[in-house]
Amino acid sequence: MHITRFTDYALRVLMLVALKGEQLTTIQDIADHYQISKNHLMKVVQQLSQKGYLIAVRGSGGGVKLSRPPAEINIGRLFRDIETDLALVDCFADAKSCCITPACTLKRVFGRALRAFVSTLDEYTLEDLLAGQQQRLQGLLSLAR
Amino acid sequence: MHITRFTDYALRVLMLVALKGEQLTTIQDIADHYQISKNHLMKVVQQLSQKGYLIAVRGSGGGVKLSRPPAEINIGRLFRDIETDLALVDCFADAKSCCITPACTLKRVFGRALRAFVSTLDEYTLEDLLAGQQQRLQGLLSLAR
DNA sequence: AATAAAAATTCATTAAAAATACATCTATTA
DNA sequence: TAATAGATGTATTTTTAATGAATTTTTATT
Repeated sequence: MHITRFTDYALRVLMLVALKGEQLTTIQDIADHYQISKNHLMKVVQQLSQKGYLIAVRGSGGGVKLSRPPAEINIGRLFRDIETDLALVDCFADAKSCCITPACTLKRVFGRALRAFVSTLDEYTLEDLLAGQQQRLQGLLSLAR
Repeated sequence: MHITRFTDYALRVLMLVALKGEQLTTIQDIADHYQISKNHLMKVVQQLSQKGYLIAVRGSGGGVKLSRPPAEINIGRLFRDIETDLALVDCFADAKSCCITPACTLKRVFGRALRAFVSTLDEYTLEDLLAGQQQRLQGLLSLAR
């Protein structure tokens, strides 16, 4: 069981951008810091700004920043917004895929498990992810403030 | 986020075999009933018998059956046994994959979420998956008892 | 106005992993 | 000893995610 790298990147983008505060950060910058694919990252950032997590400023001197304080960004909500395919089991998406679906309780059971998973994430905000680690994180990312 | 078809098949195998009780079922039979790949299924069954969920009898007249009553087969335990790769995020498996790992709390947060997921599955046994649906399931699988 | 910077968008390609297929081996029973 | 059925190992196919590349749009600066 895995989450996509897409969601993983989304979380890391938000963490980095949060550390930079009001200062704009370019996608190139983020890619450099984490040493990950800029191309993939662009799509992640685009989603994040479309979903309202980031404010993107085009053009020279542009970049992205958080749309609101880290404490107001809930991780469970983010997960639901970004990790699009939550069809844990085939029968979630396509009842026809299995002949016993009409009498099968698997869907219900895994549905509950998934809700428990996301509910746990609901307990955290972006601020919690950074709590107490700002200095160390800034060091690791070599961010000069 | 997905579970593998491997685990999905494992669950479905156990359900079918449970419905057949003491009667042996061949892999071919299971594949036919669910209309799924026999080859893949063989590996699933092999794992299930290796892990002690099934008793496999080779040779003419052989097949598989449950090693113990459905009530004694826990779904969470099964999931942990069968769904091998539970490294939700890259940094679970490989700390080097991300430069902020030393100060990053993502691993802890997703670790908690995963435990919540599996804990939910822990609340169910194979018997629970069948509860009240035996007749319907047998009908859907056209199993003559 | 022209240029450069930066995000947005689209299309193509690659890589990784899961799933499936195939072939052979081993055990069991009739 | 022939047939059946699971065990095992290897190869191939399929699927999906990830990445790469090119183009377009927007904005600030010169």
